[in-house]
Formats: sequence, C-alpha cells, structure tokens
Amino acid sequence: MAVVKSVDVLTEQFRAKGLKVTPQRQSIFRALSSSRVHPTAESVYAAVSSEMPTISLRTVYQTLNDLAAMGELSTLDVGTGSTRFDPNLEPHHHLVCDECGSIEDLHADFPGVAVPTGGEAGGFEVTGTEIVFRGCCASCVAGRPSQQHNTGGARAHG
Amino acid sequence: MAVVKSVDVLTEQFRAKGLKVTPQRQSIFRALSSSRVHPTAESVYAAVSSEMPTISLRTVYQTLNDLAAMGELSTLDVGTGSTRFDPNLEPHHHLVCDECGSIEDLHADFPGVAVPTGGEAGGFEVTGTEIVFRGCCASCVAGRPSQQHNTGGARAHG
DNA sequence: AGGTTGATCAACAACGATTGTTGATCAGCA
DNA sequence: TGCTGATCAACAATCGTTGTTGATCAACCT
Repeated sequence: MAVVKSVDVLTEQFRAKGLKVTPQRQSIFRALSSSRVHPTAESVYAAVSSEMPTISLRTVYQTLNDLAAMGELSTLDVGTGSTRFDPNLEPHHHLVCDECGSIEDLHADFPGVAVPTGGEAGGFEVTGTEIVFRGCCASCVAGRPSQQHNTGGARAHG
Repeated sequence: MAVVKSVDVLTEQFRAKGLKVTPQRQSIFRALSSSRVHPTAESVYAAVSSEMPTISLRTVYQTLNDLAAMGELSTLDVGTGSTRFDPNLEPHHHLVCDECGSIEDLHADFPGVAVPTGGEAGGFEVTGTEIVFRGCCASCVAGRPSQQHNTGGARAHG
C-alpha cells in the first residue's frame, strides 16, 4: 500500500521547492514513512525526539504543515481534539473507535456515494468525500465479553 | 423534515430528567427549533442574546450539552474549529464548503456504504456512519465566474 | 405558599492544540 | 565561503470550551 513517499523523494521535493533538507526534517520523513497509523503532531514529535532529543515541537508542526501544503500528507480531523496527519495518500476511509480513539484505514470504494445532482445540494461542486465509520474497534469489542452498552449517542451520526 | 423536538416536548423531557425548565433554556429551545442550519454554541448564544441579553455563554454551553446528552441534538465536527450542533435528528450527511465554511444537509441514503466484513476492518462494530462531501457550495461557485482554482488540497480527502 | 434544590451569573482562570514572535545560533546549499 | 533560511528556546497569544466560586434567583415539589 502506498504511504508517504520515501525519504529520498521527499528530500528531492523539498529541494525543488527551495526548502532546505535538514536532519530534523529527514528525521520527520523517516518517522512518517515508517508509520502506518495516523499520528498527531505530538506523536511525531515523540517519535523524532527519541533519536533527536533537541528537536522542538515547533519544527515538527512546521514540517508537517509544509508536507501537507505540498500534498504529501493529508490532515484528518475526526473530532478527537487534535489534528491527525495521514501519510496514506490513497483514497480511503476511516474507522474511528469511540472507546479508545484509534483510527483505522478502510480501503474500499463506494461507487454509489455521490451527491445527487439537482436535489437540495444542487450546484455543489464536490472535491473530496470522507466517510467516517464510528463504532467500536475489534480489540475494544473483545475487551467487553458479553454486555453491549451504547457509548454515548451524543456524537454526530450523519 | 424532522428537526429538534418542539419546545413543549423538550420541556417535558427536561422535567422528566429532573432538570428545571428556565426561561434561558426555553429561549435556547426556541432558537434551535427555528434553526435549519448547524449552529455553533456562539451562534446560539448570539441568537438568544438578542431576546435575553443577560444570558451567559456558559448557560448556552450547558444547555446544549444537556440536549446532546439526551440525544436531542447531535454534535458535528467537520474540522472548522468549533463544534456544530445539529438539530436535525434524521440520518443525513453533510456538504461542507471549503471556501465559506457553510454546511448543508444532504438527505440521501447510500445503501452500499457498509464496512466489509472480514477485511482489514474485521470485527469493527459500526454504530454510525458520517459522510462529508467537501467542495464548493453553489453560491461560492457562482461567485467565481470562470476560473476554477483548486482551493487547498491539504485537507483530508479520504 | 414555602422551602429545597438547582440554575444562573459574573468574573476569572485553566485547558489543549496550535501558531506568532523574537533574537540568537546554526547549517544547507549554491 | 557566504547567503539565506532553519532551528531553537522561551514566552505569549489565540480559540473553543470547561472548571470554579460565591452570590442570587427561581423552578418545582409538597
């Protein structure tokens, strides 16, 4: 599966844009390319800090925003408070666990999902479609043997 | 279309829960039942303030959260920074304009949208599905006569 | 009608995520 | 090597939202 581009490719792209390729940025590139999840800026910072303890959170934010502006990252806001950065550039959707907050990718396409022309949404020009399935991930389901309790109901359902 | 329940019904439900029905809360009920959009706490506050200038923002937050906890409102987070409260309890989806930030409802059901059993999402227990179409609303499209520029690309597209 | 109980208010502080600022230092790259 | 931009530290500020406190007021049950 295609995730974020390799460190080398990102290096090239940064140079092409006139941005310098610093060790900090390369370390961030590496952290992203080894990530299969949806890190927050904080978690990228934590990962990079382990091998480069002097890096600042500001630099991480800066670089992540640069990458997002270049289209090499997507940003993802599922209402958990902080922005997630998604290194997966393939079109895909998300499964958000309301219990543990984890976000899983779902690589499926739903051909029927399109805004009906002419209806209440007449004239809306769609540039992107996000489908978020909320619920309970497999490990959280496994964690509660038999009872099925409804967590919440206050979150958006549509 | 079914929006939030009537002021009378909400009054009953508040009483049944042991919550008092104050003029402030009734004013908020009225503001919601006359709303066809997706107000923020601030905009509810603004609406209620016009007829009750002494109400505090805290009270608005409190009451909106009470309503959401009772399931009479949905909360909606589309990454615009603040939480939207959705008085529309029918299952529906949303069209988010990346230019003006407006959110429109889309009452359509997409029967094919379901998490495939067994795949990478095996065991995920879905409790709700949100589809967000991002793009440009009709009025913003009308605002730019002929050029079509791509706004952003940094937002999540999957 | 009265008393209990909770709601409201004001004013302030705090939170967490993120961004701005500043000035000094450092280093990528031509 | 030098220009230029990146980084850093430290701090403050933003925005949306919630907590606190103490006083006042009023809804609602009896």
